[in-house]
Amino acid sequence: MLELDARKQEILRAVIHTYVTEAEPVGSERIVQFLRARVSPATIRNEMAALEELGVLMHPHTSAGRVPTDQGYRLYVDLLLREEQPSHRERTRLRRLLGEHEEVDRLAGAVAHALASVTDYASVVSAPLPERQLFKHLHFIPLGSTQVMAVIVTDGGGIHGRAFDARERLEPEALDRLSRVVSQALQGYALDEITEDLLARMVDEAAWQQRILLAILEWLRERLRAAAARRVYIEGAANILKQPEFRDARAAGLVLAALEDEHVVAELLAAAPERDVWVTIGSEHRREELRGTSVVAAPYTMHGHVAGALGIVGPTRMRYGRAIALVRYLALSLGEILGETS
Amino acid sequence: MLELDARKQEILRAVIHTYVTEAEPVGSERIVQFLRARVSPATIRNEMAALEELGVLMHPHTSAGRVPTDQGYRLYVDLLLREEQPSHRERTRLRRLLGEHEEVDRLAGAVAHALASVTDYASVVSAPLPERQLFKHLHFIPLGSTQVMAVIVTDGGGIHGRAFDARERLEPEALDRLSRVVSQALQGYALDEITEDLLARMVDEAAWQQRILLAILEWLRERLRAAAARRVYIEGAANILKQPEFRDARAAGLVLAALEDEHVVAELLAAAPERDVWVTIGSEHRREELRGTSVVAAPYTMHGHVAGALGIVGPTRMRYGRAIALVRYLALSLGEILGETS
DNA sequence: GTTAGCACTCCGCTGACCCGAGTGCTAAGA
DNA sequence: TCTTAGCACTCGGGTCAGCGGAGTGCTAAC
Repeated sequence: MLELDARKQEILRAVIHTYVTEAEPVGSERIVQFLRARVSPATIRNEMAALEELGVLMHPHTSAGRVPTDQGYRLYVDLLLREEQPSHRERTRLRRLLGEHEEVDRLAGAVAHALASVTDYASVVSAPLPERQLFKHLHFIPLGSTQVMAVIVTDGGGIHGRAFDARERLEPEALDRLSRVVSQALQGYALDEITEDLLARMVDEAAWQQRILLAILEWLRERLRAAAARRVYIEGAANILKQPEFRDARAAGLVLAALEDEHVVAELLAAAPERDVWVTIGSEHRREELRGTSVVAAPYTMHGHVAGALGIVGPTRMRYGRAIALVRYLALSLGEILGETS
Repeated sequence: MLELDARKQEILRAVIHTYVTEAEPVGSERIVQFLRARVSPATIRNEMAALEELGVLMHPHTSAGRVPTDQGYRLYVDLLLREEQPSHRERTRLRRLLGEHEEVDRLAGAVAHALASVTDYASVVSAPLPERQLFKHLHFIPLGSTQVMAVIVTDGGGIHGRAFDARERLEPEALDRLSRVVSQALQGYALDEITEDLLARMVDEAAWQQRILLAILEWLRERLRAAAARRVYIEGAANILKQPEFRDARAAGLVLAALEDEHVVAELLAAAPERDVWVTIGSEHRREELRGTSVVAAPYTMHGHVAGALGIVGPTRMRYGRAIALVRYLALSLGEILGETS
C-alpha cells in the first residue's frame, strides 16, 4: 500500500471531493481555495505532480487540472473516506418507503426503489435466497381432478407456488392429510436442508402419494439450481443518464444493457459477502462494460445468515462516503425487517 | 380523414419504410429507387410537396429530404400498413421464452423479456389484474401463537399472501376449519366479486373468528385499491438508447425516467382496452416526456376477460408493421397460456 | 401532367484562429 | 531543503469563414 504524508492525503481528498461535486478536472488554485491552505498553488502543483507519479491522480491533457485515477479512489475509499450518515429526515423517509410490504419479493423491490430515489445512481437488490428461508408450511390445493397446486410458505413471508399434475385422481381430504403430514415433517428446516434423504423418509411414511412427493422433490431441486439466476431488482437506471460521464448514450447503453442482465447483477452482488460493505471501482470490475462504473454493495442477513445483497451502481466519480453509509444503513434495516416477521 | 390517391399513398409508404430503416431524411431520388418507378425525381418532388401540404410529411430544413410527421405515421398505421408476421423461427423462440413459468407474475416478466429481446425497443407488460382472477382457495398458516398468514390462490397460478395478527390465541385445528369454510364459501368468485355482503354472511356463519375475517376483508379492499398501482414490468430500456433519436442521453433520460414510473406505464397500458391492438404516436401522448416515442400495445385476456396489457415503446420511427404483429401474437399467446392453466 | 435544367438554400465539415486555464520549469528566497 | 513567484508553454474548446454536397423549388418546355 502506498504511503502518503498527511498533506498529500489532504490534497488527494480535496481533489476527489471537488471532482465528485463539480465533475471537472480540478486545478491547483481550486485546491488552495478548498483547503484554505497557507501554501501557494505552486506548492500544490508540486504535490499533485508527486501524486500523479504515484498513480493516484492523472491528467486528461497538459493544460487541464487533475482527476483521480481508479487507484486514487481506491486509496480514498480504503483510508481517507469519512462516511456521511444519512440525515434523520432521510432515515425516516427510507423507513417509510420500506414500510408496507406483503411478500419478501416485493420488499426487495421496495428497497431498490428507496435506494434509487435518494441517490443519483442506479440501485440493485437481490431477493432473499430462497434456500436460506425456513420452511413453515406446505399446502396442497386442488385445481382440477388430477391437478394440484403446491404452496410453500417460508418465514419472512415468502410464498412459492407451483402447479403439478399428479396423473391420478386426488381426493381433497387426502390432500389435506398429506399437507398436514408434510408440513409437520418439514417444519423449521431451511429449504436447502430439505434433502432427498429427508423426503425419502416421508415418501415411505406416505407411500400412497409417492408420485406427487417425488414431483415436489424435483421442484425443490430445481429451485436450488435456479438460485444462481436468482431474482434481482434494478431501479433508477435512468439516474445514471444524468451523470455527465454518460452523456453519450451509446456508452450509457452498454452499461444499462449489462445491468439489465440478471446474471451480471447477480455476479456484482455475489462478490464478497464476508465483508459488511464492499466497493468495486472502475477498472477493478471483471466485466468490461462496467469499467466506467463503481459499485458499492452490502450483504443483508436473515436470522444471522446472509440472504442477499443490495448495492448502488454509479460513475467512478461517486459520493462514496454517502453511498457506503446508505448501503450499510439499508442492509441493516432490511435485515431487521426480515428478521422480525419470522 | 385525408384522401390520398394511390400514388401519393405509395410515396408516403415508401418514405416511411425508407426512413424507418435508414433513420435519415429521404429525398426524391431515393424514392424513385425504392419504388422502381418510371417517373422522374421531379414528379416525386411535386407529390412530396403536396404530401407536405397535407401535413403528413415534413422538412427538417430546405435542402434535406422528407421525414414523416406524426400525422403521416397515423395515416400509415390506419390505412397503409401491412403487418409483418413473425417468422416461424421467431414464433418458436418466443414460445420457448414463455415456456417455463411458475407464477403468473413471473410469466408477465417473461413476456416483457421476450418482447424486448426480439425488437430494438423497450417493452412493458402489466401483470394480470388480481381482481379478475378467480378465487380458488384460502389457507391460514400459523406463524406464531397469535400470528397467522393468509394465502389466497387464484386460477392461473396466482398466489397472494399476507401476515395478520389476530390478537388472540389461535388453534391450528380452528384455523384449518376456518380455511375450509372460507374456501368453500368463496370458491369460483372473481376477486372483485368478493364484496362486503358476501363476507358479512360468512362472518355470521363463523362468528367465532370475526376478527380475522374482518382483517382479511380489509386486505382484499386494499388490494383492489392498489390495482391502480398494479405491477408492471419493463425490459429492454437500454434498447432505446441504441436508437439514433436518443443519442442525446439527456433526452433519453427523461423517457427512461418516465418509463420507470409505474403509474406512467400503467396509464400507457390502460389506454384503450376495447381494441385488439392500439398505437399511440408521438404527439398523441398525453405525457410530454413521451411525445418522442410511439407505443404499440394490446390487451390480453384470461377466460375471455381483459386481464392486463403488453406493449412496445420505441421512437416514432418504428417498424409498426412488425411491432403490431408481435404484440398481437404475444397477447394471444399469453391469453392462451393463462387460460389453460386454470 | 411530366420532366429536364438550374439556381438556391442550408447543413455539416474543415481548418485557422484565439482565448484561457493550468501546467512545468527555473531561479530566487526562507 | 522546502516554498514560491514568474513565466513560457501546451492544449482544449469556442468562433468563424469557406466549401462541398444534397436536395429542394421553380420555370419552361414537352
